[in-house]
This record gives sequence, C-alpha cells and structure tokens, in this order.
Amino acid sequence: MSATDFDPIVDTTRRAEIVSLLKRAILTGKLEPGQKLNELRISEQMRVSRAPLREAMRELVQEGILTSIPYAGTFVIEVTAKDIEDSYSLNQVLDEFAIERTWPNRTEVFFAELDRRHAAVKQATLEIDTSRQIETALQLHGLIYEWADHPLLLDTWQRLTSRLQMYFALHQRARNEPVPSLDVHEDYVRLLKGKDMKAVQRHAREHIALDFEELVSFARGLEERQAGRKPGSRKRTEN
Amino acid sequence: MSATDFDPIVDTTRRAEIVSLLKRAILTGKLEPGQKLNELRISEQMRVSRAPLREAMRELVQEGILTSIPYAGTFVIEVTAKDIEDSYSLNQVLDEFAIERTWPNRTEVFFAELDRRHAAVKQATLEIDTSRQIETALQLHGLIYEWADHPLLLDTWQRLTSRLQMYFALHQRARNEPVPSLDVHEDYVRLLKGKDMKAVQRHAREHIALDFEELVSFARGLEERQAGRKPGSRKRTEN
DNA sequence: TATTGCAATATTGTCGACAATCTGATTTTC
DNA sequence: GAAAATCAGATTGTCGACAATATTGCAATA
Repeated sequence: MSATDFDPIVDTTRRAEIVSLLKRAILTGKLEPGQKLNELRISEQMRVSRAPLREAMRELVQEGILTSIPYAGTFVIEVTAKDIEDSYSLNQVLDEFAIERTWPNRTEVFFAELDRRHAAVKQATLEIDTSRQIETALQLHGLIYEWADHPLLLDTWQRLTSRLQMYFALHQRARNEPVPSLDVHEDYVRLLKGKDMKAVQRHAREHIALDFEELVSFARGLEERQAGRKPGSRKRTEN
Repeated sequence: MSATDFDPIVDTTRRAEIVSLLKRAILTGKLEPGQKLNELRISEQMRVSRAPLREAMRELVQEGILTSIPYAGTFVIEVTAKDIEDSYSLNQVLDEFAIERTWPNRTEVFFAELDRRHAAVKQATLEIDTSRQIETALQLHGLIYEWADHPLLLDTWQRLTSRLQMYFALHQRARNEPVPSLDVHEDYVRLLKGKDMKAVQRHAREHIALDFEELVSFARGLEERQAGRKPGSRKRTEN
C-alpha cells in the first residue's frame, strides 16, 4: 500500500449527473407524486439529449421511485398509506438485522462517526433548510447499515431510504413542520454505545414507530383528498 | 365494473424484450461472472440498435446483476463466497418476515397454488433441463412472498432471487448435479399447511441453510482458483 | 345526446452517426 | 534497454432525426 489512500476518480458522465439531479428533485418533493416526466422538456432544461436522460430514468424506475408505462410516460410513484406502512415494517426488520451485524464492528472509529452524525442532526435542527433535517437523520440512521459489512443489506436499505426520504419530504412540505421526535436520537446514540444489543433493537422498533405513526395518518389524509377527485385518474403534465 | 375483468395489454417494447433475454442469459450462466458485455456485438446479434440495449443494461445494473464502469464497460457481477453468504443471511431474515405476513393470508387458493408449485418442483426433477429445477424451486419458495401482501417485500426478494438463481446455476454448471435437498420441500409444504408458524420459520432457516452450505463451499473453491491467476485482473472479452 | 370514427398533435421508442474516452502497441527519448 | 510519449484502434457516451404509439379535439352518426 502507498503512503496515502486515494479515492476513486468521480465518474463524470452526464447520465450520473442527471440521476442525482432527478433523484434530488423527487426526494425533496419538487417533483410531486404522480407527476409525469416529459422527456423533451427536461432534456431541454438540462441542456442534454434524451438518450442519457432516458437511461437515467431507467435507473430510477428500477430504484423504485419512478414508474414507467410504455408509450405513455414515466411518472413519480404515488404514495399511499400502505406504501408507508410497508416501508416501515420492512425497515423494522432490516434495522434489527443491521444492528445485529454491526454490533461486533463498533470500533472507536464507529463511535466517532456516530457522534459526528448525531451532531449533524442537532445542527440541522437549527437551520432553515428543513430537508437537511431529514437528510441528516437518515444518515445517522444509516450508520448501522454502513458498518454491517453487508453490501447487499446496505443496498437494500438505500433503496428503502429513497422512499423514506420522499415520504418525510412530502410530509414536511404539506405541514410546515419537521417530523417530531428529535430527542429520541439521544437515547439511540447512547444505547448504541452501550452493551445491550437487544435494547437498541427494541428502541429502534419503538422510536421509529413514532415517526411513522405521523406519516401514515398524513398519507391517509392525502388519499382521502385524492379519492375525492379520483374519477378520471388525471395525470399532471407540467414539468 | 364490466362483466369480465381484463388483464392489461402486454407492453411490447424492444427494451423489455432485451431485458428478459439478457437476464435469462445471465441467470442461466450463459454469460459468466465478470464477463464484459460488448454493446455493439450484442446489439448486432439481437438486430437492435444500441439505445434500447443500453437502457436495458441500465435496468440490470440497478437490479444488481450487472455492474458498470463508465467508459470501460458493463460486466456481469462477480460471485464471491461472501456474496452468497450475505444473500443467504438476508434471505433468512426476509423469509421469517414473509412467513409472518403470509400466515394469515393462507386461503384455499393459497394451498392449491402451493401444491401446484410443489408438483412443478417434483416434475422438474425428472426433466433433463436442470435450470428448470432451480426455477421451480425458487417459484415454490417465492409463494410466501407473493402472498405477503407487501409489494416492497416482494420486490426486495425478487432482486435477491436474481442473485440466488445465478448462484445455483453456476454451481449446477460446474458440478453436473443439482443442489441437493429435494425431499425437504415435502416438510416445508406440510408445515406451511399446518398451524405452527414458528415451526415453518425454523424450518426455513434450517433447510435453506443446507442448500447454501454447498453453494458457499463451492464459491470458496472458485475464489481460490481465481486467486491463482488473479495478478492482472483479466477481463474476458468474448461476447 | 352519447358514441364512434378520424385527423392532427404531442410524446415516447428506436436508429444511425459522431464525440469522448480508454487500451494497447509502437515509437521516441534518455 | 527501460521508461515516457505518441498514435491507432476499439468501445462507450451523447446527439439529432425518424418511426411508432398514444392522446385530443372535432366531426359524423345512430
């Protein structure tokens, strides 16, 4: 090994750029659920041809945040209360597993990173940009997946995270307040540093349940409003 | 609602066609791990332009069975023993959850389908085409996911299944025998019809463990042989 | 009036060609 | 002779144009 370790060069292809732009737009709620993505318009706005845009969209379809109907269009996924419930229940299962796997890997570096991310969460609560709060909270949460030494699990969770981030952003956008539960992180971090693995698992189960409670009821409200103007199943065409 | 319910029209786009062709080729082992996919060659063989082919490849990259390096190429994923172990451990976790979710949904229709798939497995053992055995076994196994009423879980499992199918196919291709454990399915089906959910979960944990044991040791062998000629990290170039 | 048929338009799917990048061999330089 | 520079070939990434398909509005019809 050489004296210094270098990170791999960033792959700078238009496609990758487009992916992150689109993803950001979707996860922050700038592109609303159900909205159609007009290829020509977007490619013109981005000053890019449709080829890399379409490839990027294929990726996001497979990632689960877009859905495509041949010859009809590609749309941001709709969000139902059941979607959120499902994400929640799967998240519970994965969390428990991730904690189990990460448990023996908690080195000093781990704890340092844990503190760093926890601080970032607390910092974000002071900022104006509410989406930062979601982002930092999810990053704190993701630590147990990154240290699980289980790429497949990490990948699975990241896919799930995309949806979670979208749900939280939607909620935040509708009401103008962040999802509650901020001091819970204190307990979470403290438990992760402790010796009782089961306690962390229990805590993850319960504390996250709180956040979701709010989300689900929010989604139910959304659905009822949607159901009201459902007949016709309109598709929005803007951007 | 009309008198009869119609299924949606099949979407027949070249891209979708290509996806299933490529996927089949990879999952049956016709395309080997590490192998590079030459876009021009494949597009000519399929009599298709590179655009839909590339889009199809993007999907499979996201699906996790291809990996792409910008300006270098797209390759079939390599298979390490750890990959298989990880797939196995995640599968265990998901199985337990799927069984729990499916448990209350076991209607008569479920049992009928269970028997049908079990029969298909037994049928496949008689056939020459060994890949059918893998396919039917995985389909039997997938039933608990299809009946879990949890699209996200199903999606997650299907992604996992792609890998599993690939692993089994690799094993089968190297040695010329199927993975053992055929009568285990008898117990599995019987338990699924019973009243003890925990028993099914336990059984899933243990019986699947057997299959994987063989796979992992097989992969270890592969790795050692690869390690021997590793220096240079050669990439195969044939189709 | 509701439904069907048809034309016009918009949008997605696909193609062939060009540009950017990598790879490997050859030449140059020390 | 070995390392660096250069160049040709091959391959991937991107582009603009065309083909296939869906949608919309209006007229025709019962």
